[in-house]
Amino acid sequence: MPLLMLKDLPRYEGLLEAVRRHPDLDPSACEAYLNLLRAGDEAYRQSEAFLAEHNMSPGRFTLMMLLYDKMAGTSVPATPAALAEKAGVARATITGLVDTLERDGLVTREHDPRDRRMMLIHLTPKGVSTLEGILPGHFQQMAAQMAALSQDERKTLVRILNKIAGSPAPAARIETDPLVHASPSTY
Amino acid sequence: MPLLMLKDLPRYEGLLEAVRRHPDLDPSACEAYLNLLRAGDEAYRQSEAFLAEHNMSPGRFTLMMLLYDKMAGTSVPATPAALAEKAGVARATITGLVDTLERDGLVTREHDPRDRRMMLIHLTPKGVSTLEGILPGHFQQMAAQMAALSQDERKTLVRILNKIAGSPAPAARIETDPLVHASPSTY
DNA sequence: ACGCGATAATTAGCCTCCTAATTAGTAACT
DNA sequence: AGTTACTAATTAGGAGGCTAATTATCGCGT
Repeated sequence: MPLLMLKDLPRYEGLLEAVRRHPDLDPSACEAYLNLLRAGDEAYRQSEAFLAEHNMSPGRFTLMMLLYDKMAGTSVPATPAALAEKAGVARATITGLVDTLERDGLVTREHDPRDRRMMLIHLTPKGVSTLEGILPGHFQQMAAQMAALSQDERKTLVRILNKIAGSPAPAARIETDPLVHASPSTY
Repeated sequence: MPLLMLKDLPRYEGLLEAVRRHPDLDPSACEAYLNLLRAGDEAYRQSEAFLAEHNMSPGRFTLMMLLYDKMAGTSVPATPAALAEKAGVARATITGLVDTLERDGLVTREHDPRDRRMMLIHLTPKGVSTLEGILPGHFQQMAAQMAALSQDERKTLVRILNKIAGSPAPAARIETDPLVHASPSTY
């Protein structure tokens, strides 16, 4: 989340002042918004720094996690289109990431025999073991970042964030059995 | 904040399951972390989309805001080094942004007469008016994103986020007069 | 005055993202 | 069988990040 990681966020009092020239400015909204962006960016950068120690980038890691069966510890092949959809990026981006992951021997490409337009991306054994070497540290790193928050604060945070970012269908969640539909996410 | 904007975040119940294979995983920390990243990314992308309508990127916008005197509505020249420091990016990044902003006639470069190693970047009148054309919509867009939150929730959110992201010197804040040290931030 | 180390900006080269254009393969309809 | 329409992936070209290497200028000590 580049180039807005201001060292100093404006103080609430300063925002109140600025309203004089900028009547559209909502000080409390602005404060919440800027703090959200900064906290998100900082968390992101910390993970990025950790992954970089293992020659990984967030994109590479996310892509590999999407190919990883968390329960079985095996590879779950997927097409570039499916990966792009799950990761929320353009297909061309997946092509580029797979290029470098393939070069490093972490994934392989294979034509889908049923429809030769499609490719199937697989984690190699080296890819699986690389990932499993990274995961414990990654989890510890996440836990450390949230360590300052109590269980209550974590719950409150999630609740408030979900009011902002459209949890796509909040009503539908209640009806579905959470254990049946294991989410296809990375961590 | 690229390539981790998962469509579906793992459900808390799913995380509890995963702990069996991954004992380092702290489910509540993971949930809070992923929601933070997603909310930050979504807010960022919405702003980015708004700015793009005005032929702006977050980087260009941030840079111009750093050159803009919010009270007087005029240009406040600054060196690339100072801009890099305030924006939290590398100097080379500033060079690139200034290149394109200069090409578009929004800023100018000028040698500092006192030290010819330094450049001073100025907003042009066109830059000022462009910025002022964008600001009202930008503020409205921020307010709209936070509209679902009550005043209380905004305060709580800011408080919790500040426990995570290192507010650099929380103790020092209390002593300083907030109105004297107007923050040098963009909004 | 002259050179030497420090500092400011730029350049070069890489990665990750994007959109738009291209290539390859499928399917469906004459 | 051949055209046509669609879909999947890749390529091409651009922007914004980064680090490391270059270039220009300054300031200081001799």
